[in-house]
Amino acid sequence: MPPSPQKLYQVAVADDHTLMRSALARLVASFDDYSVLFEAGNGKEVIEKISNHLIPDIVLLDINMPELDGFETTKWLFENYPQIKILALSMQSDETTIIRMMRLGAKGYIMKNITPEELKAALDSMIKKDFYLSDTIAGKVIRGLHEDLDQPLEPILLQEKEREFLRYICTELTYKDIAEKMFVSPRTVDDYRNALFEKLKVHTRMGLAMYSIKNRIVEL
Amino acid sequence: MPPSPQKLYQVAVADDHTLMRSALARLVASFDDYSVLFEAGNGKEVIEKISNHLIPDIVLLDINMPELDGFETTKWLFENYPQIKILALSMQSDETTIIRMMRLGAKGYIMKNITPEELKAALDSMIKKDFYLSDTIAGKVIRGLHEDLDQPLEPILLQEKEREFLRYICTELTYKDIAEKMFVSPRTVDDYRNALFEKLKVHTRMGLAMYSIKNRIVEL
DNA sequence: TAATAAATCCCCTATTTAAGGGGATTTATT
DNA sequence: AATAAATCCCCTTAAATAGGGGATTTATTA
Repeated sequence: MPPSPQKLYQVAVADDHTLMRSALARLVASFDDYSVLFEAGNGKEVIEKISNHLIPDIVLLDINMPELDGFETTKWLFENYPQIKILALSMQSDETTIIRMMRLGAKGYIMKNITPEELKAALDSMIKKDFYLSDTIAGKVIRGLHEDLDQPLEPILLQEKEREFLRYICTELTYKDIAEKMFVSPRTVDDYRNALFEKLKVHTRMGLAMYSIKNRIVEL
Repeated sequence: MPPSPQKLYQVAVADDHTLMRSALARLVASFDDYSVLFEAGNGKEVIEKISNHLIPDIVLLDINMPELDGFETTKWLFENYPQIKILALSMQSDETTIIRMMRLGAKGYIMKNITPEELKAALDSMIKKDFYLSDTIAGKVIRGLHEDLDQPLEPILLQEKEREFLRYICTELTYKDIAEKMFVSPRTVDDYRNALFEKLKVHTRMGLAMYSIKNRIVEL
């Protein structure tokens, strides 16, 4: 289905929950001036579609997705199609996440607890002013800019083995149990853990678990 | 705004994320035969509205909500308005959660990764057959019925102090740190923990953390 | 009101798990 | 041949888990 000619701007909607994604797409399509060019369930799909010459004006991008999350997708998009405006969509509102997305190239950041009217306003602002920041988000950006300058911009890439380990972390298994499950010695599991402590800037198992959940490495 | 007279069935939509809720409500309203009677951001609001004589045919109820979650809301609804059909909506699909909701009085259970068409089918089934179960959910119900007979039906009620403790659990603080934060002795914190181990049927800090996150006692 | 139950708080000891140090060996990679 | 990376083992200390005990307050009810 080709986009309606009377609609001025084309939006891509990316979210891994089908119902949320569909409902969101319909909402956007109900706005004057906006049509939905395509939907995607993860970052990989976004990149595929865009590489296939489906070029939206705005990508409404959920941060927490499997396969390829919002961070890595934003990075790719900004490097390859800097003219596409990225509006990040998230349930989280911690400074680090916001700053990281903005530094990677997102031009706007909205929470999932906004109203449809605010979403419309955000889209309009993205088109007219090329960015959108609500007051609450703007405040966090200002505060976050201080601490975040030393943080690495690169998304943290995890090996499949590390992901597997993190999935076991989020259980009641002991490290010894995990070693058995992964067919390695307990000491190797210690190494996995220590490597991740360093990589993720945490120093307890709880820290690993919280990171895994926030970044959807484990599914709840 | 009074419900359109041509719409046959009235639906209440309860979800704590405003955008999801609004989008979902519009989706439901776009279906023939269905109108949205009201929206609610938590269980308390649902109960208030219904107590105020806004009686829907179906309540589309997210399980993970603050204030009053899906379990307690379902319990109240079924005890006070058994004629209202409850369609549970969740991101989780573990057997325990499904069974618990069904036993409390929910007549249907859908995942957030279904399509709008499936949602429509679920609503139709709720009206016509008085229940809805997808094949995958039905399978889990069958399997879950075995183990779950001994589980208590009552929702686990937590004290505010226990909730506070669980919020600290989901951090990198040690128990000693938590004791300081809560102005009690480390030994008392041990008691909190042990009481919760028993209450929640877990036996590690990770277990407590996972419970807290799944049941949204801590916000991510 | 006194008796009882329930919840809350605190102390002690022992075992297991987690965390973090050093270092050796194998396996790829360059 | 040199380097890096992954795996494995030894060690110590700290934290978490799992018992035992008892004192005090709060609510219930006989």
